[in-house]
Amino acid sequence: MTDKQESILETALELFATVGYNATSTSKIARQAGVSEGLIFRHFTNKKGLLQALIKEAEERIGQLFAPIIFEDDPKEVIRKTILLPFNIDQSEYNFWKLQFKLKWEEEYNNPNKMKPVIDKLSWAFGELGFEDPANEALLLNQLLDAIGTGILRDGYKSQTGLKDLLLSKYGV
Amino acid sequence: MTDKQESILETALELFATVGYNATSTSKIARQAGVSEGLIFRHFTNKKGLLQALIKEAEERIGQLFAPIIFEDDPKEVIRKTILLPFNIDQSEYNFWKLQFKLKWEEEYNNPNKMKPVIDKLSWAFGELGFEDPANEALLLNQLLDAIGTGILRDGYKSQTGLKDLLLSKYGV
DNA sequence: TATATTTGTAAGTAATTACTCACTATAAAC
DNA sequence: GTTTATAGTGAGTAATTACTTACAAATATA
Repeated sequence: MTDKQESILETALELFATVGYNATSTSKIARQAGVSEGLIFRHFTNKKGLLQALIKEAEERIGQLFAPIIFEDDPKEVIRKTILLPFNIDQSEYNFWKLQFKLKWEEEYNNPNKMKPVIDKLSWAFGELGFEDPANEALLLNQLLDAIGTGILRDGYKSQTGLKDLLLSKYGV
Repeated sequence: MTDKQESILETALELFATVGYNATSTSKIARQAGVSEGLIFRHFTNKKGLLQALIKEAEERIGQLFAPIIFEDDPKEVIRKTILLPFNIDQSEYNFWKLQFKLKWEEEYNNPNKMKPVIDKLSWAFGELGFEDPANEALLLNQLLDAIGTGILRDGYKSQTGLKDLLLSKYGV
């Protein structure tokens, strides 16, 4: 991966996340990345290919993030780590996550199964802890964290801080 | 409001909600609505004006929906009605809500204060019922319903049904 | 060092974009 | 029934779009 290739990816991520995929032209990406427009197509075939490259990077990053939850075997810790997930998003990763959340609204890229491993693990954890309806408890918590992530990305970290301790105590973890 | 004017609004809502604002051209709207492209600009000045007209309609609709909660004075009923909100979305209104939810990701149109009256009322209700941290409880529930609405619109009603009774029983309403 | 491959550019392209304008059809007001 | 305002059209427009192509610079390989 050359410097210019990385510059293209970085710029595309920023513009896709803030302005949106369709509102971002390849000419703008090239200008802001400091490369010729043709280079985008040399490396990524077309505009969609550029988005696909970003999505692939994202999938790896998300896998990394989920691993400590999937391989945890203390049920309370599973729940604790999952709750903390959105509160640990670093500001440097906001664009990354904004794009992920926005893409969920594009039918072509929305993949409801992306969270399945975490939901399954949560379901197991709630079962271990004697909850009555572990499957739906898992679904509920997953949705909740989706909502908190959304809130942080849209209205800032501070808009959601109060929920962290409230949630941890609600679930006793 | 003439027939053609309504046809334009209806078509624009559908395309903006499903394909997206930037991915929808005025020529496509005109063709699908069965009118000349010029008419869009006669009635709505420009493409943004068309979106603004849809947003204005939406604000009225949302006001109607919130009224029964704002004017309710039994705290338990306030919470109950709020929880039921996303589960009562009619399929005929999916496009309407999809556009609303999508627009929240456009900085220009995201208005975090839109939910304030409901959050304030929830906060009051949780206080009445003796919850320890009513403000954050209100915030939490609001976020949760946002996420459930999102889930219904994106992955279908069935993907979230299980959460309805779980939530009602969790809050004892 | 010579050759092959990859990286990069600049100037194109046809199609599409949001929007305008000169014009006609329809309806309301007097 | 004529005037006036509004609704509607269709053929424009300049700018922008995603993408191509012919060519040069740099780098790897022999």
